[in-house]
Amino acid sequence: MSPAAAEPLTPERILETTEEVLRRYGPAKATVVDVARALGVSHGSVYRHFPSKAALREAVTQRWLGKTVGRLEEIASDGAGSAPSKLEAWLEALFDAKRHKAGDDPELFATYTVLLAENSGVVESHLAELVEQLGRIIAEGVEAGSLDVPDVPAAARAVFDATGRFHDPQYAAEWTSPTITREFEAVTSLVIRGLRA
Amino acid sequence: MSPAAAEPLTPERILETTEEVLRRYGPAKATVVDVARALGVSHGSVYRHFPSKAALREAVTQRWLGKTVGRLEEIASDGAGSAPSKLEAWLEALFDAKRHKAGDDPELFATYTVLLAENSGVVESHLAELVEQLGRIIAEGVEAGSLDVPDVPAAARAVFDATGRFHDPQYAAEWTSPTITREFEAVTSLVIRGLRA
DNA sequence: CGGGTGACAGATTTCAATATCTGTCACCCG
DNA sequence: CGGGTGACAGATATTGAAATCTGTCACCCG
Repeated sequence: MSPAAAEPLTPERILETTEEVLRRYGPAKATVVDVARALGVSHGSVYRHFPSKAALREAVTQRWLGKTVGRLEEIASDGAGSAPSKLEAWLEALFDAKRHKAGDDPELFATYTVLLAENSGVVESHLAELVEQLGRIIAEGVEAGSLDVPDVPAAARAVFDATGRFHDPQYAAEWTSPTITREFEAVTSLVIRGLRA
Repeated sequence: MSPAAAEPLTPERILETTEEVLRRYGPAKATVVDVARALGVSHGSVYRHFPSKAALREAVTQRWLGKTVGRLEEIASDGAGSAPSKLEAWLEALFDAKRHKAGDDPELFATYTVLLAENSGVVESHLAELVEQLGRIIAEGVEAGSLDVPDVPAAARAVFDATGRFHDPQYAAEWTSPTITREFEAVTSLVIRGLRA
């Protein structure tokens, strides 16, 4: 009895529509009823596929975080290049990805920043995955003799922490500063220098 | 016509009482009327000494930030000790000061975190002062040959940025983690190693 | 019988009225 | 006449009643 009731109702379609609704109404006003309305079903149906609004939002968050990881994974597992240059490329790719997400559609970025704050568990495992990638690059550098660190996982974590200003969404407002690139390079080169053999 | 109308009304007394009121009611509910009531005067009198509520809160903020600087300045201008060890001591003193402020009275700390967000101008010049202190230590190290950096102010800024997780109040919640000290040491030693000759 | 429905209870949000606060100013007092 | 007062006009915050939302469930349909 509504515009789009043709396709079968899958978790996938619900997630897509939820993103759409979040984009349109923002995190504060997007409701499960809105999502159901956009799908042309009753809100009870949405609860067949997701146990709660929180779970639905968590799934959307996970999806969004997943998009960045692919590109970074490529760099981390790329056979060519020295560890220091891979490290630099990886950190720059992370910063670029975040900066573009924030700059291209600030409202949507603000929406996801709210979702991130709501879903600290999802964020935590996402961060762990990124630190693990960093660890693999550093381990490779230690193997090859270009880097020298006593404790690879700790160093990976330290590199990630030290560059927080350039990937933590809480700092997004500063990413439009004209000097931010210079600052990024200063921190990055300082940190990489600190890892060198 | 009120409890404490003996002393003359000075900016100093107003500031003290404002701190008191902020401590009691929090940043959202502390009003100029509350401050005046606590002082036993009309709120019009408070406006004789401060042009606006914002200016009053700004002055309180500045006062609070000033308290940390003294101890750090001591370390920065201490004649004895090598630059790297002074750097480490300075960073640790900064972290300790923040961590204690946050841990000893979390509510008051939250109050000041709100004030900090309101008064970005005050914060900016406070941060500039801290970075300047770092710069003096680093310059000393370069002079003495223990450190080697191409651009001292940029390096000072980079050190400050890289250690943000351990002084930016936005991360205060993480300062109670049992692993935070280890993480602090990892970042600090990484950064100092990056500055070494 | 897997998947959808819509009525329902309790929790949460919205909205408009009411109250309080900010900032000004003419006036007052020692 | 420097410093304090309190009444006042917006601006902002509080409050409580009404509307909406979340999550459940008995029922229904192919």
